[in-house]
Amino acid sequence: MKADALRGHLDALILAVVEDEPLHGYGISEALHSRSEGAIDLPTGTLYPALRRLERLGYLRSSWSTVGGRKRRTYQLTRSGRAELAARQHDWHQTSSVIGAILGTGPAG
Amino acid sequence: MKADALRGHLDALILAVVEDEPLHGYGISEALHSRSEGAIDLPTGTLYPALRRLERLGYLRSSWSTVGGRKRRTYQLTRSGRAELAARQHDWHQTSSVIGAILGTGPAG
DNA sequence: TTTCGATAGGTAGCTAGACGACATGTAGGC
DNA sequence: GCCTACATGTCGTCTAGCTACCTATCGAAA
Repeated sequence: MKADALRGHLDALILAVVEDEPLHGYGISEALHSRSEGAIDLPTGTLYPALRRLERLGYLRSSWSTVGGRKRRTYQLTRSGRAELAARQHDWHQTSSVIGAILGTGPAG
Repeated sequence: MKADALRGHLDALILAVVEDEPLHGYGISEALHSRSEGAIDLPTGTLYPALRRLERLGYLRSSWSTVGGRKRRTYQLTRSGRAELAARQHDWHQTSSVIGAILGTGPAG
């Protein structure tokens, strides 16, 4: 599945996976991949600009470290990022219920 | 709610409302407004280009008429539009279940 | 030793689609 | 005459995701 299908909700997904624990870009990509059972496979040209944008907006804070000789930039959710995530989750529930009502919610919601 | 939140799924919504009965642009706008309980309010700069695109792609067919002295362009779903709608509905169910699984489906989801 | 896959981070240029602002016109009520 | 609802449309702008490309480390395989 392309992130294009998630348009406008990708930020929420990223914020959601770093909510549980701070993660670096590659780790976020893997977390989304596994949590979606393989459905989400973000190209780096989508992920990294998104992370930088979210940091610029103040929702994430990053720090560099070196693990196993490789440099990592680890992102953690800020206070305002946590609030943003809650708002985005609310947006998502509204959006999905509206679209679901028109398209037919299908099996079990 | 902005159509931006529906990105990539707006076409499906339009095809869905004209599936039941042929409608003109303004009527489609009203149908989406009422079916979403007021949540969707499409600007004309979003709706009309979308309709022309869907017609160009062969999913809709239009015809002009005059009702009460006003000109209407009425759109109806084509055979291929019907197939496209089914495909888009399927996409939506997949997308919403993936996002729901990560964000939390909310109450009883 | 070189090559390859996994890990790790990044940019540049392109494109689709939604947006706000604007343009045009009819009909009916005040 | 003016306003609101009805009705259709364009134009230039902006967001955000995409493809393609680049750099670099590490361990295993050839």
